[in-house]
Amino acid sequence: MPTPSPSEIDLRVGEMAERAGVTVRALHHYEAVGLLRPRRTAAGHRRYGAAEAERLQQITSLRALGLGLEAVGAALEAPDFDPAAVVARQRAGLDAEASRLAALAERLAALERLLRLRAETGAPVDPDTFLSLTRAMNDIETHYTPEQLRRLAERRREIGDDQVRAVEAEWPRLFEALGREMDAAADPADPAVQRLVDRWDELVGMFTGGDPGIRQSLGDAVEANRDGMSQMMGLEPDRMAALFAYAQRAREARG
Amino acid sequence: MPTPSPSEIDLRVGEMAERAGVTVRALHHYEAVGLLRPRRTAAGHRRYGAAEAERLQQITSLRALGLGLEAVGAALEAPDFDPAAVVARQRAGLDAEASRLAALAERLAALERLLRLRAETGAPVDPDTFLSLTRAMNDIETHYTPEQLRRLAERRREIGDDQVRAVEAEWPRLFEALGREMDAAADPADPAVQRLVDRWDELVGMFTGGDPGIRQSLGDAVEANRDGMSQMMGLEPDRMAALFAYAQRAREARG
DNA sequence: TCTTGCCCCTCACGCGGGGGGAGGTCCGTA
DNA sequence: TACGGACCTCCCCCCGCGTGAGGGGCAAGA
Repeated sequence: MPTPSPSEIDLRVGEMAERAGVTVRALHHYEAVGLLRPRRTAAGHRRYGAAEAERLQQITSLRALGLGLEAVGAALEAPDFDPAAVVARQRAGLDAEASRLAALAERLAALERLLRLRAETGAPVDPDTFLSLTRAMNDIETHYTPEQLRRLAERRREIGDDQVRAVEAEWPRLFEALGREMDAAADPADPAVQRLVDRWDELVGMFTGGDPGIRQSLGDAVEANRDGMSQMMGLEPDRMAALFAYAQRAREARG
Repeated sequence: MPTPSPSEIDLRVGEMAERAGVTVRALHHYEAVGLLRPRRTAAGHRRYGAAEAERLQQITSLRALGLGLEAVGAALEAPDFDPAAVVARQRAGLDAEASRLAALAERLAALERLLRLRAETGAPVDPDTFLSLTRAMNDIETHYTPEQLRRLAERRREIGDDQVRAVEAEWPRLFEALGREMDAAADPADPAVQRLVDRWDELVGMFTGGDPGIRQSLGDAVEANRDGMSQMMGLEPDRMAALFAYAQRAREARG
């Protein structure tokens, strides 16, 4: 199916560039790497004919699929490449890139939620706090396997952003309430304490989705990174440790 | 919150690299760009102390948010940057990148559907055909605005991949059936012809989602790119033109 | 004929974040 | 003292051009 060349085509590099929607520099580059070789006038100026215009279209089309210039050259040169394989390769690369971006997006979203929560509760987010939070987030992330992170992300999507934020906003309130009981030396078996700790476990359950591996990793992360965790929770490390111990006693008193 | 430096830390570059999960080369690079300056032994070997280990953690954490090394340096150096602004900038860059990837994914998915359809109907997908299809796809894409492409993609997601494939698989059968009527010189007002053309318009309606702008752009694309369109439809250009004209007569006979 | 203005040419560095290697040095241990 | 492994400093390479610098070609107007 030879394309019907529009009568006589004989373009200068600027014209060719504009028509094809690329820059003059790109055409220079394509020639330099041997992708597209126009004729030359006596003075050395490039002239693009119908064949070159056609080839340039192919180049930009393949580039639009994400192929590199070398792959484009291979496809246009080799008369026996496998289209399905080319597409499959691109799809694989795209998927990898997409999951990289998704991981990045998850981190950013988590950080945005943290910042927003701080902003709503009036706690200022100064640069130092920001750096601590960022570090804590990343430290904690290392305790999950990529698969677990994928499941956590999916779970957050299921739950919905508003709900996630509501749960995260509940933690500080829960800690404060439990802290008051602890400070008042309330019996861990006291119903009020039990209710708070039940809610605690419920919130953890919402986060982990009941996955025992994720719960384990969460425990490891808390254990290995008390400072970072307390940063994220907005508590002093000692306070957090005391609260955790108090909650544990309440759980044991549950019978 | 000065991190409790684990007793005495004094690491060689290899150890530091392994601990932080980066390469030795990266540490060299960070030093070269002034991000992280370890002490040196008399012989010029790098020694990383607690402060440097801490700083490296910050660096990798910020890198994990997608910040460039320069931005990392700025954040660690300036005591007065705005965390919210940093996050917002990253989010903006991420969104741009994501939509770039999404466009690429759409093109690849469309191409995959085309290839699969050809494979299912036994039509071989040789390299030349592949190149033609790719070109046709991209040519046609230029007739839509980015906004229209976004809406088309969304519509395809709503409809579902299976349904989209079913619709696309119906086109060749529809053309064949209508072609038989045309070859038999059936009256365009004939009920059988009318049914086929109604179905035609229905399929177009499923694609455009009833958006008049998209329908217009589709018409332009067909008009301006008959060769590419016929390639995608799997018809000879002349045959396609004849079918379009026949269908148009049937529509006019509709009353 | 000269100037003006616009296009064109080649050459070469820059970017981002390191990878990889050459060629040489240092250190700890047997 | 000899060896192996870790370390050092250059320096080029990747990708797809962007962005000059410094100069030539060419048609129209003065």
